[in-house]
This record gives sequence, C-alpha cells and structure tokens, in this order.
Amino acid sequence: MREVSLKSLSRQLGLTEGTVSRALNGYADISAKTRERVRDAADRLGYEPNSAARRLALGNAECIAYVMPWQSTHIADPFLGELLDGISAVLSERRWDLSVAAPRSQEEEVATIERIAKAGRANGIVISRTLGHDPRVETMRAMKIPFITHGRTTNSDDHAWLDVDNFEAARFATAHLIGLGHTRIAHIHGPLRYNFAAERLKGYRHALTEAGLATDPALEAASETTLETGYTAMRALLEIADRPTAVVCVADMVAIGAMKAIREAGLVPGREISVIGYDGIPMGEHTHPALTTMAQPLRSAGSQLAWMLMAVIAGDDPASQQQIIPADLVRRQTDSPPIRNA
Amino acid sequence: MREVSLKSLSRQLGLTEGTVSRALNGYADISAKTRERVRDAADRLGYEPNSAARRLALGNAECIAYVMPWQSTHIADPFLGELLDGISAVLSERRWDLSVAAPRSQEEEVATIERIAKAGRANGIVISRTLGHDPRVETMRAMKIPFITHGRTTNSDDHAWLDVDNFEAARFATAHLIGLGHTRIAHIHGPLRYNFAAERLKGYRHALTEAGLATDPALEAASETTLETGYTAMRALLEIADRPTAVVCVADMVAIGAMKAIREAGLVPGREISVIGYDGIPMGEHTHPALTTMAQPLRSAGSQLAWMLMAVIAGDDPASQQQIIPADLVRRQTDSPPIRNA
DNA sequence: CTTGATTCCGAAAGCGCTTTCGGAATAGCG
DNA sequence: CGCTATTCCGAAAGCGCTTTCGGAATCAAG
Repeated sequence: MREVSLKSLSRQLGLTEGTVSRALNGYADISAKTRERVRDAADRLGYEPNSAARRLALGNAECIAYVMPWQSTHIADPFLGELLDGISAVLSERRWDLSVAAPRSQEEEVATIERIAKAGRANGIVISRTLGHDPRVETMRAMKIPFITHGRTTNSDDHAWLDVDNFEAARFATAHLIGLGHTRIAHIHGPLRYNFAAERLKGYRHALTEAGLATDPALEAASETTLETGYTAMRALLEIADRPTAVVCVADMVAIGAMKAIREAGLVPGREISVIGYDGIPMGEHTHPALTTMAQPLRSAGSQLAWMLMAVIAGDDPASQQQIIPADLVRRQTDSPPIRNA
Repeated sequence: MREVSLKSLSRQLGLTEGTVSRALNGYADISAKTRERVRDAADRLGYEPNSAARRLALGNAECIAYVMPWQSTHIADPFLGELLDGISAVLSERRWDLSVAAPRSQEEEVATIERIAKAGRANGIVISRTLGHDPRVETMRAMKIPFITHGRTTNSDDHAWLDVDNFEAARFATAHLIGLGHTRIAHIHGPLRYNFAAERLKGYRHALTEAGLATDPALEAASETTLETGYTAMRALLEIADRPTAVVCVADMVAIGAMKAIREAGLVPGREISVIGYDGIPMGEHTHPALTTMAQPLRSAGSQLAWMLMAVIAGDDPASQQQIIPADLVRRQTDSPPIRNA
C-alpha cells in the first residue's frame, strides 16, 4: 500500500511522468488512447496528485481563506456553518481548499492576513462583519491579494463585496411602524464601529425624519448583538419618561432580549410595545409572541461570496463584483398599531 | 514591491539560500552573528517562506483538516465557531493551517477524507457528530491518516477521541428527576444512528431500571436535534393516556421545543411537567421558565481536540489520546417535584 | 518514394524551499 | 609552530509535480 505518486504511476504504465501528467490534465498532445489508459490506471490506483507539489509547480495555492472576525468568535454565530458550507460548495467543484483562520486580536487579524498573502497560502480572502473603517481591508489592499468582504465599509467603492441593504432595511422597518401609527419609536443599535450597525441607525433616523418625526437621543440605546445586552438596553428604554410604543432592534437576538425586558415590565411585546428584529433566525418563529423581523436571505451568501471572489481572482475588476441584497419584512406577532391609552 | 523570496533575501545578504534557510530555522551551524543578521533582514523585508515550497520540501502539510458533518450543516450549529476557534488557536502557535471541508453527502464525506489523505493535504483530520457505526472512521483507519473524533463510535478503542459521558449525563438527569419524585419520565431522543443519542437513551433507561421503574416505549419519542421536532415529539407525549410528569431531552433546542408544546397545552414547564435539556446553550438561561440542563464544557473542546490530534501526529499511541468529559447539571427553573393531583 | 506537416511522447528544467555533505577558515592543543 | 578539532558557510541534490521544447514516428500530399 505504497503512496501512489506520479513516478510510480508512470513507471507502471511505461510512460514518463510528464506524459502521465499531461494526460491527466487533458493536454491535446496526448493520444486519446493513452489518455484513457492513464486515467483508468489513475482511477484504479486512486492516484491523487500531491497538493504541495502541485501548488508549487503551478504557482497556485488553489485555496481561498476565510479569516474569522475575532470579536464574534465568542458569541456563537449561527450563520458561520452556512457560510462555510456555501463557500466550500463552490470551491470543491474546482477542488480548491477552504482554509479558515481565527485570529485572537485585531493585530493578529492583520498579521494573519499579511502572512496568508506573503506565504501565498491562498488566492483570495473573504472576511465578514466589516467595520466602518476596517484595517483588514486596508491590509488586503496593501498586499494586493484578491478579496471580498461580507458587508461594506465606508469606503468600499473599489473592492468586491456582498452586503445587505442595511439602511433600507432599518428605514423600512421603522416606516412600517410609523405606518401602523407609532410615533415614539426606539432603536436598539449595535456597536457603531460595525458598518451594518451604523447603517441601520441611519436608516432608522431617516425614516423618522422622512415622516416628519423628530429623532430623540433618548430613544436610541446601544447594545451588542446579544440577548443579554438587548435586554439591558430595553430596560433602560422602559424607564424613560415618555415610553416608546415600538422598538426596532439591530438583531433578532437583541429583539429577543428586548422582549424579555418588556414582559418583565408586565407588558406584552406586540401589544403595548411593538418589536421588530433583524436577521430572520429560526428561533424568531418560536418566541412568544413570534418575532416580526427583517429577514435576510443568507442561505446563499457563502456561495455567492465564493463565486464573486473567484471572479476577482480570475481577473475581473473587483468593482464589478459588488452585490446588494434586500432584507424582507416577515410579519409575525410583534408588530401592531399602538394602544391608545386613556 | 517584489515578492520577497529566499533567493532575493540571500542575495541581499550576500549569503546562500541554504545558509539563510538554516539561519531562519535555527540550525546550530550558523554563527549567532549571521543568524541575527539574517533574522533582522527577514523581519525588515517581511519575508515569509512560500508555503507550498516549504511543505513540499518538508514533506509536511503543516495543516489539519476539519471535515464538517454533512447532515448538520443545515441546522445551524452554534458550537461550530467555538470549535474552529479552539482548533485554530493551538494550530496557529505552530503556524499550522486549519482547512475545513463541507461534504454534501455521505459518499462525499468519505471521498473528501480519501482525497485529503492521498493528496497529503493534511497531517490529520478531526470529525464530529460520530455515528454508532461511522464510515468516516473506517475510511480514516484505512487511509492510515492520524485522526481524532469528537464523540465516540461503538468501536472506538483504538483511535483518539474526545467525548462527553453521554450515558452518565442522561442517567444522572433521569435519576435527578426520580429523586424529585417523578415516576413517569419521558425521553425525547435524537436520531439513534448518532452515538451520543444512542448513549443518552441507554443512560435514561438505565436510570429507570436502576430505580426499579419500568421502561415504557410509549415514553420514548424520537426527534432531530431541532426545536421543531422537539415540539412535535412533545405533543405526541402529551397525548398518551398516562401523561409523563417529566421529560429528559436530548438537546436544549429540543427541550425548548418541548416547552413550547407544554405551554400550548395549557401547562407550565417545570410545574406540571419538568424538563431537562442537554448542551447548556446560552439561550437556555432566557427561556420561560429558564431551562434546567446538563451542560457540557465545550469552550475548550476545540483546543483539546487539536492538542490530542497533534500528539497522535507526533507519534503517540492514538489509544492513549482518549478523553471523556462530564456534563454537569445546571438547575434552573424547569425541574421540580411532580404535582400530586387529586 | 521524397518532402513537409502532424501526431505523440521523452527529456529536462524549474517551482521555492530544506537539508546533507564537504571543505575552507579559524581555534585549540601539545 | 605544526597538527588535529571545531566553527561556519557554500554547493548541490531533492521534494513531486507541471510545462516547454525538441525529436522520432506517423501521416498526408506532391
């Protein structure tokens, strides 16, 4: 059960290594007959070219890297699996590899990217959870390595990205609540260094202004994208004088936390206080009451990202690989007209 | 801004490639002075050895692969991030890579493993969610590639694994309910092809027998590890003649689904029917009432797996790299003595 | 049957690195 | 001061594959 190499294969066939290699790689200067013969033997013996050797000879890593956002490694990201699955799906068609790195600090994030680029470990990089100003993007630009971001930055004109229309999603959710008759609408936003959080805040404000309503700093609460912090933020919002009758949340988990706070205050989400989440996580269907949310179709995000990055690697203009996807309002039970009290 | 290679580096230093390489790799036959000089230059120019070349020369992939379980890619695995993070953490210390593959069927799972092994793409493989009889394990054994499994199979004596004591966890949870006075205790189990599900079922049954209680097929319901199927399973359990007063669930998500069914039946989880989950997901703290569960410490599972696999790769006997971790009962609000009615 | 165009394969170089080996320069010893 | 150890580096081979190039064999055409 020796390792089957090109050498052993070729010797067994009475051919040269070069010939066998060309036969396997479909070169035209190999007769159909011997090509067949070679391929049969390769299949039969289970020959698989050594990846390091192939990569070296080709000068091609045949690999793309996903660099995890370090800040979100602790909070369980329910989408990570789907994302990797999607990326891997398109890569495996070409027999490329997916390599993932999990940096432990912002410095390491940048260092990791630099090393990947310098060592030629990957043909391209994908990152997610972009910041408004993102050092990772700067680094990848400087390294001149093809890349795509899941989420934009404030300066994303020249690179490839896939992003949800965060501004519009928050604007739409807020406008929806206004349409129901709400005028005191709060917003629990995420960390504003994240571009998506900043955009959603803008969208929220825009909807208010658009409707002739004043924005009120007291109605804007900060939170991480976790249940706990959403809970805390909502508790604060419940204490202000002129309590909001609705709240737009930066994420479903935050909304679930907010609902908990609302219930604890003796109120019912969707009655005294409407709640709209964002993400469309499965759990949202099963909360009490079921959570109304802005759902984003991320089933395909991974493969989409991979396709686009492949195009960039193939030489396409990165600026041509930019795609925006809409989020859709999924009405369940937490949005309703405000209760007219007394 | 040329790529900095060993050649360019050595030329700049007036040394041979071999000398520079040895200096960088800490060989003793290089004077301290030139070693210093070489390292300075390497740092300054940001030299990073080309990974393909290094791997080829070394005959070492410096990489381990994580092959995702294909069945669970669809259900969002909240632990995936932590797992990869943990693995990556120990690998990055040695500057090894983590490559992840996402097969799309059972055949592909095996084929993926074979290709990784034959192409020498990784020094070792880690898989999770083992089945009682797992073809992946067979394949890795046949390929003679070092590997570790997260979870045992029915035949795990000779390979490395890290696993929770599933039998004991379920036994303990059930015994705990018996201790509270319950005698009609149901179990919602997972797909029994999964070893963990089979083990937990055994533990549940053992606890009953141990206490002199009869096992009752009517009290055993099947489910996937999802909220929806847990809900469905519980609804069925609520319909049987002599309704259970407690239920042990194979997973927290299942328990949450069960709680939903219980509430919908006009009952209160933890009062009319006690519920014990398994996993210890954060969400469990925030359900109503808060879910009692058997929590497993998986924070460190990833790095643990990586350490153990590294040991096997280094030549340790795989049978010496087997570790069992206990699950702990976290009492919250869904376990209480049965209500004595009438 | 000769010439030129094709078809098909062997030979060899090279991808960028590591490592073994041998030899020049230096140091240590009597 | 001569000789054997030692220190330190250059030279070269090799990792397993791909690809370019050239040439022998086969073919078609004159």
